[in-house]
Amino acid sequence: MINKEDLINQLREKGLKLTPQRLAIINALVKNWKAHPGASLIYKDARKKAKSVSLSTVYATLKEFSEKGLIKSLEFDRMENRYDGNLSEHINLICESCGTILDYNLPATVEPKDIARKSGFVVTEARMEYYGHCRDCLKRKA
Amino acid sequence: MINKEDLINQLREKGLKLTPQRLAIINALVKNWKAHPGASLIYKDARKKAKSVSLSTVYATLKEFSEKGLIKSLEFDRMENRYDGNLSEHINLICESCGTILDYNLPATVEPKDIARKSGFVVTEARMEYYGHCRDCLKRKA
DNA sequence: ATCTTAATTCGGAATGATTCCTAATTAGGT
DNA sequence: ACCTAATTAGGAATCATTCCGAATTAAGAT
Repeated sequence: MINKEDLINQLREKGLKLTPQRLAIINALVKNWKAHPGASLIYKDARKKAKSVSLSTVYATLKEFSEKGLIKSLEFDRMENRYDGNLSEHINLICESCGTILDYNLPATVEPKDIARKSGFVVTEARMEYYGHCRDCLKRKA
Repeated sequence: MINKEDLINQLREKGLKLTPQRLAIINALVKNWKAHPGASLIYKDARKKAKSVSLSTVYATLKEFSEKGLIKSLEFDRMENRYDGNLSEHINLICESCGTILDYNLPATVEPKDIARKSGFVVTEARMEYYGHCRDCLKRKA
């Protein structure tokens, strides 16, 4: 779903430099992608291997990577933002008790009941958002 | 979609008190619900009528209302949180240029192309989230 | 109408994830 | 090896939101 070689190749394609810090961050991302890690987990894990990684760099790198499309960022207000290595369309099942985030691949139709049956996750609230540009803004720019 | 009487009735049903501050906030919510207002807009608008509304109260009230299900909160990390008076299932179309949030009622299938055709909103990124409780947490509580 | 009390309010301080700033360092092409 | 734009560190700044403790008040009970 996400792997070291791909990330490094994409990084090079986008004209980004491969630094020891970024390598440590990439390793942490690949190792933890199932957990949808946040900046603090990446920081902690990257530090184990490379002591010279600062929190600023972790933030800058994760931002850079998600802006360039290597990973996807899941943003929250009270919870730490999380990063997702699964770039295909899917639903993130976010546990309000423990913060665990599970992937749920989209079937033809999206039914909370199906989700509960298949994954044991009980949906209490749905959040679907499509980001983009509204008609007025598109018009204003044209 | 949201109206003064309903909000006041629900508030009473939930055992909450109707204060002048809350009335001002309710009026601001009803007046601005199409804009999916944030705390600052509600604060500004509520102040016009009732000078004695503090920002703390606005935050506390919006939090209380969304926890009790009178409104729905849309949470963001860098953007101010926004509040939605449309409690039926729908997609929020969030403009990354100007922050406008439009409602898009769910048809049978959800196609970005259909959205563009009908609303002029061009989707660049999708975000769908179902909140709830994962199997492990449910097990732990039982 | 007054009393009672739990809920509500206020304003300011605290929080905490994230961004910003600036100087120093460095990756990678020439 | 050299150059230069990119990257990094780390500490300060940001900013929406929450927390705090004291004062006020809505609304049911007497």
